[in-house]
Amino acid sequence: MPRDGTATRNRILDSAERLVLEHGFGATSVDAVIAASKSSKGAFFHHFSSKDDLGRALVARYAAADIAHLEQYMARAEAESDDPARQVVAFVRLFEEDADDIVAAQPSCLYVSFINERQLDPEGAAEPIVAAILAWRERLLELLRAAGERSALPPDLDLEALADHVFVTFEGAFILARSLQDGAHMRRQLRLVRMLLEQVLAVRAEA
Amino acid sequence: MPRDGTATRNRILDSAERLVLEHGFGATSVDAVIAASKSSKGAFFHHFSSKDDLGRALVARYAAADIAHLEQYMARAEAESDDPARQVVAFVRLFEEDADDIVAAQPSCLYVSFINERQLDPEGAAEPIVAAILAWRERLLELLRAAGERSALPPDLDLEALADHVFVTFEGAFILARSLQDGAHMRRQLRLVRMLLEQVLAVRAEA
DNA sequence: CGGGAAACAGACTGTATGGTCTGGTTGGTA
DNA sequence: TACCAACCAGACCATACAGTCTGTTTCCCG
Repeated sequence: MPRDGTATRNRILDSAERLVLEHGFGATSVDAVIAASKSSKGAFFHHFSSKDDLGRALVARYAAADIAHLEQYMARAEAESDDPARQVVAFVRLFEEDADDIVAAQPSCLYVSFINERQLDPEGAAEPIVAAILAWRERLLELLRAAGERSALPPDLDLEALADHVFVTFEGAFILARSLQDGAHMRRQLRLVRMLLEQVLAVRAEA
Repeated sequence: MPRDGTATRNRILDSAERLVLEHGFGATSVDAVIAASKSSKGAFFHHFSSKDDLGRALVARYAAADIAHLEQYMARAEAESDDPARQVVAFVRLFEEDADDIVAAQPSCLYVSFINERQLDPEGAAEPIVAAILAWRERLLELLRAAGERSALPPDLDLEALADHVFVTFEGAFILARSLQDGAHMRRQLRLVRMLLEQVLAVRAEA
């Protein structure tokens, strides 16, 4: 039953994302994607010109969703307080609260699958990933800089590295949780980073 | 020219490690390994019963070297001071000092290639990885516990998570550095973690 | 209501890849 | 020296895979 436009395409993308998160991109065959999405060879290559094309679409969609999450959580964090330091802490805390759901829905992060297997065109596919990483850095860096203007922070503190450290913790925690087969590590690592942020930004926990 | 025993095997392992670190395990063909190691099909399958067998050997060797590094740096850190808090900080600082060399020698961490592509027997191959992660945790945890006995630490501080956070930072920083194609991020992330540790463990920087 | 294009289904193909097989070379040993 | 086993070389094989081709159904538009 044709005539739906993007419905089949999205089914393929959904199935492919699940499989790639589970087994990696290289270990995911298009036949497996076709079977999982209950489509066909014809449908697949109608919507995607090649497997690499699917990979690019996958990364683009994932990165877009990632940035959407960033903005969404950032908005919620900014609504909690006027103090940028508290906003940063709240931002991490919100992810901490949802950590179990996040890690249950995704056993890994799509980025690593494509960063570590660059058989796809080196520049093209990594571009949305770089954009997403920079978006996270910039959004957090604004808040950290603002926090530094309000109250004194350690003078040799690398604010850019601190901003990146949230992403670093996410990726590292995904690997830790997957290696030890215990999703609780995501929550614990985020909680730790939140507490370290509270200390370095001198944010007192409220009742 | 036969008659060397493990020389060929090690050449294969070295070449395979480089290729897998660069392209991932699934994207590395045994033909490519054979070509890179200047050996032959016969030699390869004489030393390894299958590609997965190579993978297991690769992980085992890598994890063993990883634990060796852990012990080596730990010994150097423990030689610097009697204060366990300072030892933890020194441990991270030593890696920080060598960060550029580490990331130059290895564009990534072997663990992620095998954690994210588990087409190899789920338990068998991951075992040395788990062992290495737990070794890092335990060694750091001893020091952190000892530090907690000497001076008061924040009561709700998750010491196990803090111990794991060093591994988490390593893995996350590898991904960040590779994504942004800038190896300096490893050093910066380690430096940041060292500073955060200094704060939470109340270790004053010395002249 | 007729044609054209988008949306599919599935048989088919060329090749890269993991793995096998036969044979040959070297070195230790009886 | 004869022999055996470890070590290796490379042709060969089976298949799994990405990608193609032909045909069919559905919808939209004139």
